[in-house]
Amino acid sequence: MEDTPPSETAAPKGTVTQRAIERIKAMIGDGLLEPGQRLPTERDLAAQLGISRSSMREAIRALTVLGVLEARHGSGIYVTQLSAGDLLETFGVVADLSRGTRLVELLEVRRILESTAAALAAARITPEQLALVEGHLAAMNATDDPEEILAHDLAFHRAIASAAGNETMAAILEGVSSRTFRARVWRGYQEEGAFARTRREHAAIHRALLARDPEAARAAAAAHVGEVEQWLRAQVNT
Amino acid sequence: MEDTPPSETAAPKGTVTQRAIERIKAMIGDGLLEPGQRLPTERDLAAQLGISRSSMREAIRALTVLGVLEARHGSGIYVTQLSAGDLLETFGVVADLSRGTRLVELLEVRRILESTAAALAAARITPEQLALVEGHLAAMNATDDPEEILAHDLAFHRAIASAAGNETMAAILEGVSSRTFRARVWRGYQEEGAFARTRREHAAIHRALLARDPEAARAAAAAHVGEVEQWLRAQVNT
DNA sequence: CGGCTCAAGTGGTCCGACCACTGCGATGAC
DNA sequence: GTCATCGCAGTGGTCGGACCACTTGAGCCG
Repeated sequence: MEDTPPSETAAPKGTVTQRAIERIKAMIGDGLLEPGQRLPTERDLAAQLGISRSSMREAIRALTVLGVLEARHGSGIYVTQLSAGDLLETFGVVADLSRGTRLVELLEVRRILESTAAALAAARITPEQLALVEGHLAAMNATDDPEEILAHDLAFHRAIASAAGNETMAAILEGVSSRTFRARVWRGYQEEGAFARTRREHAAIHRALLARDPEAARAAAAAHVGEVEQWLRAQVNT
Repeated sequence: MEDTPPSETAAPKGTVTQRAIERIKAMIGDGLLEPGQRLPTERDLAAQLGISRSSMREAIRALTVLGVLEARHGSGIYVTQLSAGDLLETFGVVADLSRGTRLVELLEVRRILESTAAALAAARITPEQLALVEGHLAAMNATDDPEEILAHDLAFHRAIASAAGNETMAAILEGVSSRTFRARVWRGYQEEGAFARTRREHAAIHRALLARDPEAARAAAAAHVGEVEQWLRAQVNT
């Protein structure tokens, strides 16, 4: 059932701030504002849309956290490059605030995407990208500092995702693997002496990439994430 | 020249608004604020953090667009249920502002997730869920109104994603398939008389679900999304 | 010519006032 | 006693103005 819109001259949908957000989003969507371009000042924008500067600032702040705009103190407001990384940065918030079952679901999504990314990377990876992967693999095995291991672990997977040639997928994986997310899950996982297993699994992924074997890479990556996933699933069901 | 800045007691990282956002996020992350719970008033919150109400409002607005908070005029500010749908609603913004190559990448992500979702659904779908899928399939075939077809098409895929049993994955697919996104892509796609093909592909997915054949469902869904993906890829390369 | 100063412009913050809406207790009809 | 109605206190929403912090670039000085 639908209720017919009473009037169409003025669409008083929601708050003025919400309308301002939509207006600016529409300007960018319609190409009136190009990536990297500087917007009018807050005061001018507010005047243009007929709202107060306070409301306009809220709209700008909203678009800032969404990765659409970037405010530089003393300089002006700019449209971001609207890259996948810019717009998907907020994805990390989801991971940060997720608990229990949702963490398992996120890991399942990661397993699906990461295994495919590994398969694509096996077919496309360049020698330079492969060297980067090997560098993080070696660094990961050369230390016992959990913090450092985690950092190189993240970089290891990021390099593979990047080599898959899909920036959007890489950005999503980046969010799902956000630092706080992994730190929370891995804290418990690694306490059970899973370091050796993790290193074996990483080595297996690397071997598959080296052999340029997509299916082997897919299987190795799926198994790697799946291990953590199963462990976490057991934890949640406790 | 002057001596070094004296500030050391407080770590003034970024703007006060940004700090307020982090503080509230931390409160939720630490469990001090439960889903659905009502927050103190804007005025009280501002006083607690020692900032002005304006800055606090910007922080609240930011967390509102992120799907973390919900402000009800005249009533108060509440923490959302923090469901996958709440937090991933912003994902639609990515789809809305994407152009060219990124649209292809988004479709590739959708193909990966949707094919897996179909496979999972084939194994898990309940009779009730299957009936829902069939309902939208029939409705889609019973009309020629593009708007109505699009609506039932979305619902068709949403029902399958829901039956896969991973709310997070379903929410991501919902964002990737946002109304404006599909409307933009499909406008051109369907103009080339792809209605018949689309109906065949939907029927194939439904058959696989009915037969409870995960691999067939995976293949059918991948082929379905892949068709659009290949068409769009050709458009972009023009 | 090069480096420096400084003023204009911009985003960041704060304040106080008022409006629009919600929720609920007081009120009164039945 | 029950229930509908009214009105008020409290809350988020909007506004306007003031001032602060920072960037930028033109103009000055050496």
